[in-house]
Amino acid sequence: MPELPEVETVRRGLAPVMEGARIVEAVAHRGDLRWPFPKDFAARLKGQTVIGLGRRAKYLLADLSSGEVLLMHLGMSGSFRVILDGDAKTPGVFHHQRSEYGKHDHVVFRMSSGATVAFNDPRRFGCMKLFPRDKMEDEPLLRALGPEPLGNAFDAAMLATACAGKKTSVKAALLDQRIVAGLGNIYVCEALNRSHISPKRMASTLATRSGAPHERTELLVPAIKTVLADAIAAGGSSLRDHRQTSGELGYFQHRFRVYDREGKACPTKACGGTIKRIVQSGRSTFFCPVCQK
DNA sequence: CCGCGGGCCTGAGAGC
DNA sequence: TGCTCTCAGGCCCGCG
Repeated sequence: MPELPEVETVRRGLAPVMEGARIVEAVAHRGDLRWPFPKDFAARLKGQTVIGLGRRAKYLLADLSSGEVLLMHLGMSGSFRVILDGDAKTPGVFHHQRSEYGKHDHVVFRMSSGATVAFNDPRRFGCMKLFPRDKMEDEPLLRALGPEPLGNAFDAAMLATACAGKKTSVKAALLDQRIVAGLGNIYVCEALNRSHISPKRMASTLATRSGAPHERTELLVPAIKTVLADAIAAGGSSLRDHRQTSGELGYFQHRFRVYDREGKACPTKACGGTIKRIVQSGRSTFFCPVCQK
């Protein structure tokens, strides 16, 4: 499911019931997600207070009182849901919350706040990992990540520098988490349409010969920031798996301009183009060949 | 060093 | 109804 806006939506849903609360019990219903859990995984979580719940790129990071960090990634199909005391038995409304342990509820936390937090991930491309907070800089999953796209460090000059000399496509460059961390297939397609840049364009053309950002890069960066911020405000995009932790759907999918809209009219004013689907490095790209150059 | 394709999994939907 | 095929929001690894 999840790109940065979906992960941030999840973080905002979990923070009120996890931050400042103690993990009364942690249960792993199977021995692995993307990798096997260490044998003492649940024991290292039990009794810890969650000092804070942050996000880096598409990773959730829970700061624990033990001095460890619990890293969580949603993979393609992961979701969290929060079951408040009493909700589990409420019929109707949140039908997917009716049973406390559904299929693919692989990890469950019981919090001292009274909430139960369940991680569900049918495809198991997600992961959880514990590492010491003072070794954060050495954590291989985080070490090579580029800047946060919503942060000040991500600007046109930085992106131009990172892409200068890159022979790959703009699409592939923006998906590369080492260049900018948090974008995925949907929001790259959407940001490129909004800034009228072809996904097939060489990444190197985001910089001018002198290395300064090209004019199009000055449009691309704010397009990325805006689409991400708007998607967060909408609770993310729900295609198949993503839900807010309350069980509500996100609704940014209704504002897609190109993603999964092959054959439909490009929404750019006075464009008149038709959205096309191509495959780039094995993944669908949606774009308008008329207004994206 | 870099870019690409395959693989990891399950489930939904289309087509027959 | 049910089978088979394709595709899916991510990321790691090995290959050339």
